[in-house]
Amino acid sequence: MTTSANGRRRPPTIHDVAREAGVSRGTVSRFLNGGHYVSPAARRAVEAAIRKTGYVVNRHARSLSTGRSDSVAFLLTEPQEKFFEDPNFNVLLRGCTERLAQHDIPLLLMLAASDDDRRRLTRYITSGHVDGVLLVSSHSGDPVAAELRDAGIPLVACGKPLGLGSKVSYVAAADRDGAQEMVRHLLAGGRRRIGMITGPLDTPGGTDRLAGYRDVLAEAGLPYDPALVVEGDYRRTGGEQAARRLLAQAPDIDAVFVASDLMAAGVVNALHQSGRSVPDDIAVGGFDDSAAATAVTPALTTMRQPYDRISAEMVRMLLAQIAGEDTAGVILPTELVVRDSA
Amino acid sequence: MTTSANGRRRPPTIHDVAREAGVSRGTVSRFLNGGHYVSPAARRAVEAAIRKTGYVVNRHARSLSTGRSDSVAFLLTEPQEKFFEDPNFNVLLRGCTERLAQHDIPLLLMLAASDDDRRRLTRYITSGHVDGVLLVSSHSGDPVAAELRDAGIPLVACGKPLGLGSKVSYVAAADRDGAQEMVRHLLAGGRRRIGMITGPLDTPGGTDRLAGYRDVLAEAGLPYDPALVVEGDYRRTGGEQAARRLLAQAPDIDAVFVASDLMAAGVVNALHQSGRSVPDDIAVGGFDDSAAATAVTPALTTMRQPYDRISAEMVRMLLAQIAGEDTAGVILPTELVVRDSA
DNA sequence: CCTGTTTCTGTGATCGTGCACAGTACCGAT
DNA sequence: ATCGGTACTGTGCACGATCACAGAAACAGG
Repeated sequence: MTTSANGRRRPPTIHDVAREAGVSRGTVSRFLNGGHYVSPAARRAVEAAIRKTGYVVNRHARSLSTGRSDSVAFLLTEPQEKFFEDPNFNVLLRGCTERLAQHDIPLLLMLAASDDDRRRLTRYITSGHVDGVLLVSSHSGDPVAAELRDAGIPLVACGKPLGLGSKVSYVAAADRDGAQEMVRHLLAGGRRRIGMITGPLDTPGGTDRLAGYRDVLAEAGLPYDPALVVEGDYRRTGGEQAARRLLAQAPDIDAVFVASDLMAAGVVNALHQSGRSVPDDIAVGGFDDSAAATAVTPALTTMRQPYDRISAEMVRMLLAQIAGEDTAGVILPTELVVRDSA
Repeated sequence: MTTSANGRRRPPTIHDVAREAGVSRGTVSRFLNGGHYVSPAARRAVEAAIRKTGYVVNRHARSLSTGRSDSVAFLLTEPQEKFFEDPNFNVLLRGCTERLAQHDIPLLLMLAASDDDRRRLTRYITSGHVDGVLLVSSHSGDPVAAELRDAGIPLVACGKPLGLGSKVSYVAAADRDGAQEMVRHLLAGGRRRIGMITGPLDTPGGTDRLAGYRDVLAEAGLPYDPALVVEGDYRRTGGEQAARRLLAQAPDIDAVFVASDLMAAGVVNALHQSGRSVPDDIAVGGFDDSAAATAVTPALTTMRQPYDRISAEMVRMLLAQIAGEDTAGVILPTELVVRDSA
């Protein structure tokens, strides 16, 4: 085996392995793809030849031949600041990357900021350069989702898409149940005048958590007061602003349920600035159990979203779809994490 | 143009375009790759045919033919918690993704947590499935970097690799200059007993910022007191712990220079808990100007690292290397951002 | 008219796989 | 002896592009 000093050597092909092992290309190919119909002797020979030559399958050639790409896109179609400053996004991205890596499938990161991007990436995806798409798009009527679905591209969304007949597989946390549990917790702490800062109301996370809040108020026989509810944007600064608006509208609240930890961190800030103490004057309940929850003082009581399980489930479902199976929506339970803020 | 109800239609190939345009495959191929030696008439015909057929080049076929992959890996080889909780990582990742997208090059996200991962990914990369690598690895003697370099894979690292003869291209911020500027700022504010919490001392960011700190002390005629220096780990909790250790060793400090905003946020917390006020009792200077800087109260005075420029430069250099040019190291200036903490 | 240069075009050959297919060898049942 | 089935193996073609090459056409200079 000669090593030329400069330049790269031509990597070994399946043909080299076959020659080395004294079998045909077909046998090596079968060995690589499941190993059916390969005699034990041939198997050993091929294994040895692969080790000796350092053969690695050429994925481009394979893709050309099979039509598959053995790669998956992670597509983010929404305003990216929102997600990129959200620690949960990282957990999700990382979880998906690692799960896919276990199947030896690389993840292509795609960010669609502009309509131009959306067109370009949709085109890229629908041209078969990717076997499937993991979609993160809080926005409800995302045209990209519909387009990909219509093109028959395997697709799993993170969070329930609001579009009714869309029939897109998704993995989501139990937003409504989680919101209920949090508000019940606030009630159990003796709070009665409970405000809420919601997420954007065109997202399922926005509406469902609000619905859970209303559920429990009704259940407890408390009136629903629109003045106690302010819409936020999932961002920290948005949380601060929303909190100030809420305090102006309803200075007498004794608790706030905030639809995300990042906003909740901003809320705690705003409350401190207004001279209230958390949780003595006002209890704060968050949502997500993101890194922001423990970064703030007092540490947030919050609903944990199982992002590691969500990413695992997304990958599992996507691979199932790629394999030709049908998948539906999955909703995973959230968990109350009690810390200091409520 | 018939649209079959179910299943996917075979996407158009270069052959379809050629037939539609009344030219040969070769002409279409030339048109696609630069357009030299294509007559105006042929050009127009091909353009029309591409529009009509909706042709998109099959990258697998192209890669098989050319040996290029037209894709790039973004490789993170270090303990990932550290980076994933760091907002700068996001900015960098996003910047690289967007820049590459402008060149129509997808980014493959690769996370190497275990040695197994490192082997697997190195193998993947060196087998030619990727044209180049953007490497994030604060650790100095990263074996992956050396291995990729030896294999002749185009490579650009974020942050200066410490290994001396390694000859790896990199893009880094001016850590030492930045540290100097920050410490001068603290001195200008009347502080004299200035502590420092460094990054890990096996990273260039760790040692260079410490060096800058010592530079300015010497310059100002102040003694260097090892009791004022504590090594941190770039993490928030690490910042808190380091701050407590520093206060125990040197309760009389009037300022701290902290090597990252994330740690600085933890430091501010710890100082508050110990009853000191920031910046009245103790001024805090950060580094990075990450999202953490404005999330904490008081907002951090910090050195801005130009991560958008860093990512742009990394991509530019990597593409240059892929095109066969040689590239060296680039150091970009930092900028003092004065807020409330110092 | 010949020769050379430039611009343009089409024709195989080739990249490294997977897959369909034909073919062999062996086994047990008839 | 024949047949059918199963386990295994090798050959040729297809996948969709690039690229080298040969050749055509147009033009200029002698």
